Amino acid sequence: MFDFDKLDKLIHERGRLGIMTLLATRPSWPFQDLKAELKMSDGNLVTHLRTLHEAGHVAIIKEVHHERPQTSYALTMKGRAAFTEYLAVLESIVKAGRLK
Amino acid sequence: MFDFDKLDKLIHERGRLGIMTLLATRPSWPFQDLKAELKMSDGNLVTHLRTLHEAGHVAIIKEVHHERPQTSYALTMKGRAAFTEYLAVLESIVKAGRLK
DNA sequence: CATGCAACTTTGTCTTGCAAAGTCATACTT
DNA sequence: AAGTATGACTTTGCAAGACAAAGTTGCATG
Repeated sequence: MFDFDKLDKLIHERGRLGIMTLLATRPSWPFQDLKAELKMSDGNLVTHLRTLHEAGHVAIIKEVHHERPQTSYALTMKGRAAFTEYLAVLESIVKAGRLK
Repeated sequence: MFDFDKLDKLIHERGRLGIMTLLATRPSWPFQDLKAELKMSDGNLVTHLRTLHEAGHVAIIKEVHHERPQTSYALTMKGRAAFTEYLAVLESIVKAGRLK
């Protein structure tokens, strides 16, 4: 009836789902902005980002702004595709929950 | 921007999200049907159901059918309310993912 | 009485989230 | 030059939780 297997565990975890959702709304996000938005410890955030990066879902962009290092993150094509597929499952869940 | 805190962890876990979604689609579900649909071990399934029951989200209905015990499960009012709220967050995530 | 099935409990393992503290590099300050 | 601050990251340790497998109980039928 539902393909719960398709609910990619990598994305489904709350913290990473937050990251992926934010990344989907803008071309890229600086580390500090993600941290502020998600209210995670930096260690935790870095770890989740590394996990997503290692899965090929997130690109890491290292720059220097105002004489300070600034690391930003962005969805890769693969990441966007995976997230889109994940959203499709969410959507079917929402629909199922709405009926009746 | 998003209220990821509102993503009730109790419901968000994949197995329990599966249970809640199925329960939302019918008045009640026999244990065996849930097990078949979700492909969980019975121990695992019972545990998740107990967790949801203890949270007041799921009612347990014990009957006897064809001379055999049959336990069914149903959403409580509280469970339905919690699930509805959870779905609202999902919906906002889906929307956010769709734009751009 | 043995077998079978539903439902449940127990046990043990293994993963994983998460925070706190530590590291490192660079850049300001005095 | 020494000290302090900041961004980004790593390490460590713990606690929670998922999950499976096996054991338990109750009932019903051959």
